[in-house]
Formats: sequence, C-alpha cells, structure tokens
Amino acid sequence: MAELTERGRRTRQRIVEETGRQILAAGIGGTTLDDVRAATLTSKSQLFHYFPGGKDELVRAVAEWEGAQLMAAQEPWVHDLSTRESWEAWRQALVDYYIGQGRWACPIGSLASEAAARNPELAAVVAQAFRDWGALLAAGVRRMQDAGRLGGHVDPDRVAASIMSAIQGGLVLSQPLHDPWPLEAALEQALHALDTPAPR
Amino acid sequence: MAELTERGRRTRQRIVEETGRQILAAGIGGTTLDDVRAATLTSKSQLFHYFPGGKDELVRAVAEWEGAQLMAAQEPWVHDLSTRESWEAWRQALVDYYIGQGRWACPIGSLASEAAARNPELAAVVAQAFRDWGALLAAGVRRMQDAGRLGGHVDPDRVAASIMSAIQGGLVLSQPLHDPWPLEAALEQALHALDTPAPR
DNA sequence: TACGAACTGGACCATGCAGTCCAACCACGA
DNA sequence: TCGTGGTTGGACTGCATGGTCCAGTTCGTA
Repeated sequence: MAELTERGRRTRQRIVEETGRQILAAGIGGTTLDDVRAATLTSKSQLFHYFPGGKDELVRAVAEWEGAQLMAAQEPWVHDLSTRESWEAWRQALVDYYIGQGRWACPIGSLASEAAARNPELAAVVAQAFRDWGALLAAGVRRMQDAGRLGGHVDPDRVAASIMSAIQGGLVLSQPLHDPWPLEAALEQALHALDTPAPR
Repeated sequence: MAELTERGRRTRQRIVEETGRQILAAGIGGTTLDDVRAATLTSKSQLFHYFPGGKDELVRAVAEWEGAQLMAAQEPWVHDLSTRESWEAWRQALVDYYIGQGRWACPIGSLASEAAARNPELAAVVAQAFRDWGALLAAGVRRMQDAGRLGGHVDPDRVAASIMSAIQGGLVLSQPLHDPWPLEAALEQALHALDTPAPR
C-alpha cells in the first residue's frame, strides 16, 4: 500500500466506519460493496485502492477498528476493576455502548459466529480479541483478590469467561427481542461471582 | 403443498437434515442450494418442489426441526428441574448435545444473530423459541422454589434468561477456541443462582 | 508552474447463486 | 391397461455482487 495523505486517511476511515455499521446491521454476508460505496459516496476503485485485498481485507480492518472502539468504551474502568464500584461503572459503560448506541450486537461476537468457519484468518483475529479482553477482566478479578475483597478460591480466568459469555449470550437474547433485559439479567448474575468476600 | 407419499417425506427430511448441517457449519449465507442439492443427491426441482417458498422456507423448516431436536435432547430433565441433581443431569445432556456431536454452535442461537435483521419472519420464530425455552427453565426454577430448595427472592425469568445467555455466550467463546471450557465455566456460574436455599 | 504521486469516477467483466421450466419417471388405484 | 398425481433430473435464466481497468482529477512540493 502506498503512502496515505490526510485526505486519504479520512476517506479510508469513512469506509471502515460505514462498513462497520452495515456489518453490525446485516452481517458480513449481508453487506455488499455497492452498499458501502453508495453510503460513503465513494467508488469501487476507492474501495480497492484502500483495501487491495478486497472485501476480506476490509472486513478485517473493520474488525480491528471495532475491537479498538469496544475496548476504548470500557476505559478507564477496565484497567482498574479493583473494587465492586469500578466493576459497576465498567458494566454501565459497556451496556451504554451496546444499547445506548442501538448496536444490539457485539462487533466482535457477531463476527465470531459468522467468520468461524468461512474465514480462518479472521477467526484467529476474533479469538485473539477474546483472549485479550478476557485477560483484562481476569486481571481485574485478581486485583479484587489482592485487595482482599474477593476469596482466593475463585478462578479469575473462569470468572472472566463467564462474564464475557454473559455479555455475548445476553446480546444474542436481547437482539431479537430488542429489549436489553436479558443482557442485564445475565450480566448481573455473572457479576455475582465477585460477591464472595475473602474469609478473614 | 400437495400430499406427500412416504418416499417424498423421506426425501424432504433428508434435505432438511443436510441443510441443517450445512447451516451450522457455514451459516445461512454460506449455504448454497447447490451444495444441498449435491449432498443430498437431489435436484433443484426437488428443493423447490418440497419448499415452494425457496431458500427462506427451507431455512425456516430447518429452524423448526433443529429446535425440536434441541428440545428433545433435554428430555426428560427439562420437564423436571425440581432438584439440583435434575439440573445437573439436564446440563450434562445439553453440553453433550452441543459438544459431543461436534456442533460447537446452537442451531437457534446461530440463526438468531444472522437472521435478526435480514429475515424478520425468521427472527420471530427464533424469538418465540427463546421464549418457550425460557418458560421451561423458569418453570423449573419455580419448582425449586416450591419445593423449598431455593429462596423466593430470585426472579425465575431472570435466572432462566441468564442461564440461556450463559449457554449462548459460552458457545460464542468456545467456537473459535474449539474448546468447551468457556461454555462450562459460564454455565456453572449461571447455575450458582440455584444455590441460594430458602431461608427457614 | 511543473511534475509525479496519491486520489477518484464509473464503465466493464466474470461468476456464483436463487429460482424457473419442462420432460420423464414412478406408484397406485380404477 | 390406463391415467392421474406425486416425484425426479437437469438445462436454462436473470441478477446481484465481487473484482478489474483505465482515464481523469487533485494535491503536495520543488
């Protein structure tokens, strides 16, 4: 890929963000390059100018961008999570991110199911994103333990996995109902794992 | 649709089951009628003979069949669930259904995310399936409460939703890893909601 | 101003896929 | 045996979509 000027970077970014919206709304298969072209007021040649690898490369760029957005939405709490209050603030920010913006789906999770079989390379990106996310949450659980606010008998990795599962599964249930209550119920139940204080 | 002979019924069923396999492996969009035709040793005309509504009708038939299979796999426990042991047996049967058969995905859940936007009619079928399933689980939770094994302060519907979310989300995480541990961790955590005995 | 590199527009191509059509083949009852 | 209705095979069509190509425009810089 050649150098990008400021203008080029903006055009590229516009394409990525719009494609992200389309994918979230209709999935990868339901998103056509022509839709993206029309919505971004660009042309076919621009799409392939910025993403020579075609649709696959574009989708991958979207995955990375959306992943970064998702992590940014959890700042700064996701790097703390050493108190129950911090967890609550994190939870609120996350639910706002999903529901408040009318997403009704996780940009990572929705790719996971669709890409798992068809695009192994993308599946690897998704799996890595889950691992990174899980590591952050597990670190938070450990911080709770180190601070003596949580018993040492719970496995941070398993707690992190169950919290992420609650998010993903909650969204799966909330999406067709278009109502956030399953997501909130699932997340609340999963966070109860943090309510077992250390015996003193 | 005209009457079906025994022979016709078998052919139709063969098409449904094979399509189910393809969809689970590659999604709706990744499943082509030509693939189905080849795998079932049938012809295009048969596909449209048995499913005049085309791919949409076929997918819907698959959803109903797979949904019935999923519910059957949970029998007889799903109609009991009045003891912790019954819940454990149910859980084991369900995990076997998903993992033991190499599914790595929920036939209902995988449709949910893909169909939500594109096929509103199918989305309604999926939403109904979730409601029915949730009603069964919530009934089990109430049975636990009626038997005095679980406190009355927990909301059966929310518990049922969080358990279903754990299943769906656990599968989302397990799928790219091809390892059932996130599913098992999530389900274990969700079932802890049943471990709050009634105060006496 | 001149020039090259990045950027843009849109016509065009190839292909894969859902869906159509019709002729032929059974199976079974009259 | 004949006829009717369900069943099957496969060629064919139309269209959507990913991808190519090239000519023209803008922009930064010397």
